[in-house]
Amino acid sequence: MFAPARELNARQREAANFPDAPLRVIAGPGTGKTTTLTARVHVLLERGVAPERILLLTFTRRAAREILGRVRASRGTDDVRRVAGGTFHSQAHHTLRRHHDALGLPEGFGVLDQADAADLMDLVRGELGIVSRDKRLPKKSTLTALYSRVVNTATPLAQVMGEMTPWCAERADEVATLFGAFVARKRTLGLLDFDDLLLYWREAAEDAALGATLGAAYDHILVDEFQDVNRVQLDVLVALRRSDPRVTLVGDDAQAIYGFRGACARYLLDAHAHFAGLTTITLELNYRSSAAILAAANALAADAPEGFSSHLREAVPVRGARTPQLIHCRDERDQCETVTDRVLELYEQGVALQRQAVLFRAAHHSGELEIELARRRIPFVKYGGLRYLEAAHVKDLLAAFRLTDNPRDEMAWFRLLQLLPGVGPATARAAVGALRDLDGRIPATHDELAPRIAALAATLPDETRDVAETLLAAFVRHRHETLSVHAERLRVAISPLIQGAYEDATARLEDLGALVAACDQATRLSDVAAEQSLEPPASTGDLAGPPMVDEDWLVLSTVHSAKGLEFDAVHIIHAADGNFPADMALGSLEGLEEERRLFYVAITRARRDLALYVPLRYHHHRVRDDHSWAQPSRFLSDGVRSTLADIPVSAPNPRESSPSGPAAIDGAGVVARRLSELW
DNA sequence: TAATGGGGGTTTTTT
DNA sequence: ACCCCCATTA
Repeated sequence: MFAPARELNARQREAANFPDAPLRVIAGPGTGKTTTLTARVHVLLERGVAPERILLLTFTRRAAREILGRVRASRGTDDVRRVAGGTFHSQAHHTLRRHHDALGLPEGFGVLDQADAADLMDLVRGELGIVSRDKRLPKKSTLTALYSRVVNTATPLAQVMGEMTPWCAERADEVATLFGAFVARKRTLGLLDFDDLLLYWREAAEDAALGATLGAAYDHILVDEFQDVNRVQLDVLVALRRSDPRVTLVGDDAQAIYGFRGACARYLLDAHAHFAGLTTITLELNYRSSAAILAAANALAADAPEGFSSHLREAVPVRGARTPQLIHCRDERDQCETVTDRVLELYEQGVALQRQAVLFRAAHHSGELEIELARRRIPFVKYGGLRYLEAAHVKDLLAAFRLTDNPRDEMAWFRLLQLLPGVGPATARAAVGALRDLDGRIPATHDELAPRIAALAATLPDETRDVAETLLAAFVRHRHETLSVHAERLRVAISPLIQGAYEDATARLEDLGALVAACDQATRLSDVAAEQSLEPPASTGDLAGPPMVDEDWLVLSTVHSAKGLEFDAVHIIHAADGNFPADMALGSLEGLEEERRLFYVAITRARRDLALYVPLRYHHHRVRDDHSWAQPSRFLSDGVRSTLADIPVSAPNPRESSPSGPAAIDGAGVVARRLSELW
């Protein structure tokens, strides 16, 4: 019998043992969602379902690993490893690799991550000569976001532009042309972006013959975080279950926070429309948070106009809990110092740093705090935000991996060629032009490619030719060579380029070693590249591996990245209107409600201690001494505030005023005077 | 043609 | 503060 850490309650047990029929579990935060899902997988295996005939779709690979790890811990056998699972995108990737022929995809197709897709969008825009006039076009990342939204929500472009980019909505025709060219180019180059993975998977799943095969591969499909699926993902799931009712959907409409990606909680709430005969089980007993924290969460939920499905009740009293605190700070600087002080205070009371998290709405909100933590030598890891920003070198090697399987990948060529000294966009373009044969296509096989590569090398500056030729030669896989050896050869070939192109080359070269090691189990280098894009290092500094395994570190995270996690103590910073809720989201009612759910997710991460920090004012960095007053977050309504203890601004502490940096500009005396003028 | 600097407009969250 | 575009310089 399955033995979780804690016995299942009646509802959880009912869900875990539910028969082979469509099941929906609405599970509020901390109600044992993962435990229940784990137990259900275990029960299915006990019933004799073969592990490889169970598909477990989770939002992150981490969640899949956690569930399978827990099943394995109780079963003690390794066959659990054969349970299929991962994110929708990674599952799509596997399916497309296996069935690329039927879908008309090249065998070694490449996968573009978001930044790659934006670069390709920019390239195509340049070629089309769509330039900025007085009504400027959105920047490349916004253009790809527009494209993604149109694709994932099946909404007309003009409407999406009206909502997202109203200043240039009248240029929708040009943007439509651009998107058409973008799609065509991806096809020519043998490249798929993240959206394409889902779109092709849907094509496959909805195909009469292929779809039947794909669906028949699984006895049971279980989906976690169902409130965050979008239309395309829903279609895939419906298609895979068109003749088989065995599906389990787990989710919580109160935690729907991916609307910007086309997700819609209605797909969870209206699931009976897509899965006939659906039974619903609701979990409300919360095993995570103290009653005081649940009171704050429920007060926030009560403010939601449409309400949340879940009302949380404390299942077991949490010992040593404190009333959640609303901490007013003078400014960002004060907020940094206060958070750090309180983190250390809790640490001294026995709450390890790893059991504490600082959460924020936007990745850049932690910038000042990161400096303060570094100054006080407090170790931390940060989750969320643009992780590849400082990992350009990783993408360089991945580009080389992609090229070995797909020489038509012009994006990869451009990227690598521009690493050569003296080679910029124009030279790179000419070099790629030299690769094309008479039909204007880049040959797809290495035999045909060899003479073209020689032509390419001839276009490059003399002093780079040696390095370039070594690199180009490394693309060809030697006979009897293992994948790892080939990957290592590519790493060696690319190393001088990395050294020439980046300041801190030594650390970067070490990262690449770890990447080569990841090729051990793979069957293709393009697979490794795709999987790295789909599951990038979760935190800054993750690439080099955990540098200090037995040490303790504080967790800094965006709320989005903290989803599914829990901490003894949670510090939510920048709980000021405009930051949380983000002013970008205030344009629409749905936007505001999503921010409210995000706030709810943040609060419900906490077990014992919760603190919300509100800076009273923000300095403008443009003009010295200029600042504006901040309003506390509108989510701190009277109802919510009645569940919180108000902590007023503390007296300025001269000990803490640092000798240099922004704080010195604004001495404690000035703050005190301005503050007293307030009242 | 690559690299650099100034001016102006946008600024979020992730697979 | 960042990114994008354009103009200038080497």
